[in-house]
Amino acid sequence: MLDKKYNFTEKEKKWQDYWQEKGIYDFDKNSDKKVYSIDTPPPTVNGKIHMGHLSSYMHIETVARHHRMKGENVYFPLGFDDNGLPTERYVEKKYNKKAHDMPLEEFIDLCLKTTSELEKEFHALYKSAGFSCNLKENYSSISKRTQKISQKSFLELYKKGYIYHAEAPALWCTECQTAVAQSELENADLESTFNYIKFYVENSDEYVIVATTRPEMLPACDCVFIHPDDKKNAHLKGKNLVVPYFNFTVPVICDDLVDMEKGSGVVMCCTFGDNVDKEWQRKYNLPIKEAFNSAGRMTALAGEFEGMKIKQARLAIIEKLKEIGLLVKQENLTHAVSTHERCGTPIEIIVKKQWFIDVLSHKDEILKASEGLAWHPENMRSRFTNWVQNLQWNWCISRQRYYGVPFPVWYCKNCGHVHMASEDELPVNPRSTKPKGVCENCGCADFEPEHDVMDTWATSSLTPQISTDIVTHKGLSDDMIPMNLRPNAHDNIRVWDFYTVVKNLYHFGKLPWKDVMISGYVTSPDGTKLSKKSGNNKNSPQDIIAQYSADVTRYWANNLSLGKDSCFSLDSFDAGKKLTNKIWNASKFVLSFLYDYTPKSVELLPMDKWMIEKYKKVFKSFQKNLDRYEISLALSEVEKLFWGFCDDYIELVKRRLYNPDIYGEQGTESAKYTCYHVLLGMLKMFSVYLPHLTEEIYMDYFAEKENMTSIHISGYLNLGDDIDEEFLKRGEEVMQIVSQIRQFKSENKISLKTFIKDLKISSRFADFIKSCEVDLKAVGSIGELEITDGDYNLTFGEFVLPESEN
RNA sequence: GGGAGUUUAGCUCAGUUGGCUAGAGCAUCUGCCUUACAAGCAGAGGGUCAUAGGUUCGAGUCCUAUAACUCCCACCA
Repeated sequence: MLDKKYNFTEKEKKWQDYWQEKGIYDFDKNSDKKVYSIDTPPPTVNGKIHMGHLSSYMHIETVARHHRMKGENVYFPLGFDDNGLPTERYVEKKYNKKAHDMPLEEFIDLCLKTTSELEKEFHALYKSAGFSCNLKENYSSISKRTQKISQKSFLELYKKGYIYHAEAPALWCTECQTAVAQSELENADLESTFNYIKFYVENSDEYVIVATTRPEMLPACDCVFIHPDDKKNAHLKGKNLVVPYFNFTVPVICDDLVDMEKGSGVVMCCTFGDNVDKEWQRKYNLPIKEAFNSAGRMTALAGEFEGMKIKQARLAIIEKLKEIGLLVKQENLTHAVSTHERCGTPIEIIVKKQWFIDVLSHKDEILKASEGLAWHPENMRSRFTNWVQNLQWNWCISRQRYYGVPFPVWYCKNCGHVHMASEDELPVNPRSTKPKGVCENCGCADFEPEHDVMDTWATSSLTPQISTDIVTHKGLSDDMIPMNLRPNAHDNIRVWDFYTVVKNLYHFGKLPWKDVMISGYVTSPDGTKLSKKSGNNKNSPQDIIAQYSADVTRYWANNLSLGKDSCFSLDSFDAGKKLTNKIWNASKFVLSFLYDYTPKSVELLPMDKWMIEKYKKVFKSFQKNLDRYEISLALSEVEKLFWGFCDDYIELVKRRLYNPDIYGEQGTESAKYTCYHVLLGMLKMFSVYLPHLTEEIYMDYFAEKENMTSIHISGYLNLGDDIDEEFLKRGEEVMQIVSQIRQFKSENKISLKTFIKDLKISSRFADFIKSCEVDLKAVGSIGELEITDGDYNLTFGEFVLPESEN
């Protein structure tokens, strides 16, 4: 017997423990059932989870549960991304200490301790949300096992020629003091000043005006560019100009990348002010001059400004130029600047030895291969192709940081030769382990370790391998590739999705997955993005779940459209509360007639068959929609079916259920058969959205009938594939009559149970309606029914008010 | 500048190969204590589907243009 009220706090906890204990969601390694595998996003362990993360996991949940209900062997691993810069920055901030202020080992311990505490919190939240991923064996991106896979990937790609070590311009964050990748950039509109500065022609009184926002780059000036079509300045070509204040000369060169409309139409090239400078340096083989160092402080090249920070030097140099009369004018402007997404510092370009994965020369094959991915929604494909087409930098994977997977690399102290670890040494930390053997090049046994660590994404891009290794134990392998699904939010398309495609193509020549499902962001009611740092996170997942239940939270999440951002609103929580309450009450009511019932086939009454046909129709389209990741559409279908079941069908047949003596055995049995199957079938469909509530009802009654230990592995209920549309139409006509009876009573402001002496019905489906006479009379409280063939029309007779009102 | 999305009821949004009278929840209004549920039920009002053209027997849905908003990318001299 179901309780009078459903206590979600108690029940949800009960079932979460039960599922864990019984291993209901465990992946069966030895099964030969069809596998459905999910490359679950490992959350970055650097703070709190917010409703956006939670909603996106709830989408994955629905998909996983759907495939489980289809009888598939669902592989749904869980991991934590707990290495790299995000973790470092979180730890630095939390303890208000910089990594380089303490011994490396101590810092790493602090990171490990912090992430393990956070992971416990994450774990508890996932459990309280009723997640069906593997909560027992998680992977971590800093574990030894993961490091081994990551290092092996590095060695293999190096052997295959995809990875190279070079002293080349790379994107650099002066705050974090590390190289970064293009995918870690974020645009910011910053206020700046255009400074119009005089460059005198060598040994002449003639000058040209150069506009720059970065006068501190003057000491790194290589040349001045004019456009080939620039008639006004054409005569300068080939002449030398004197760099103001710093007094060295640079040539004037023509290049059509110059924009004559911008600034003064004359531009200085400094190594490296921006991407174009980088291009010009390469094209004209210009000398590389470092005006500032990796810490963002001016070098000796800057003379008296040496040691100043970039911004400080900019102001100082402007003052100096003003003083000596070389600054003609200044203009304020706002321009887009690339900044580091983790700290917001403007990105610089600096030359240092770095490890790179070549992506630029493989753009075409990446694009070609990515055509094989199915994106949900499909329009997200363009973000991926857009990103690949616009790539400008190879993937720099070395970070001058502390907490990450080390490179399995040493350098020979004698000849500088790169010495790679052998596979059997992995995982290895070159900082604490000496290599086996001697230098292949010179025989020297003295090595210097690589101090850099790898980019987090160099490892995270292997989640298909890392996560499946839990069952395959094959490490870097394509055994379970392509996985069925990669789910993530749209911000990760250019990062995690892109890098995973690259790595799997390079290693195996295969795509990592078949489908990609993209969730949107959940924004604050004011439209700003929820994030770990912005602090606009009033509604924590823990609070919401405690207040509304995990099931209702899932209802909310699964009502969001895929790929689309939406404002956080409590509206649909109320709708979810109503729905769960209604499911509880309806089940309680229906089951109260079924406790001694054993399902057996029976000849169905027309309206019972109508209900079954409706179920069949919705079931079919529900399957189709969930197979296509149309999660919210599938939900709204079953929801609509359910409300109709309650308000129309149950109302129609409840008298048959109550009064077998009046309506006969067939009438009652037919209603019981229909109630049993339709309720069971709907609960199974709802189970992918509302796992706790449906489990409670199922386990109370149906589990025994079906001999199952959980609704979630019990399979959907298919009542047949052929749908009798004609029959449905006739049933709808009967419902229209019911609806009109209700309207009549409502308009006359009388109770629905008010007795109506007689009703004349004219319809083209007269015979069918006659066959439903019993139900119509019962639901409408009608005395005599006169049903004739003809155009649709109802004529109401007199009604009798209850005695108390007379 | 390139790309994508959004624009439907007072509010939040569904509406997937074009097809009966454009739907839901919330809100509003009118009723109903109906042998599950008043946290309920029945009913009503409310929409030139952003704008302007076009294709079609038929357009919220397809095409073209315009506008507003959002996102991604580029723009950093």
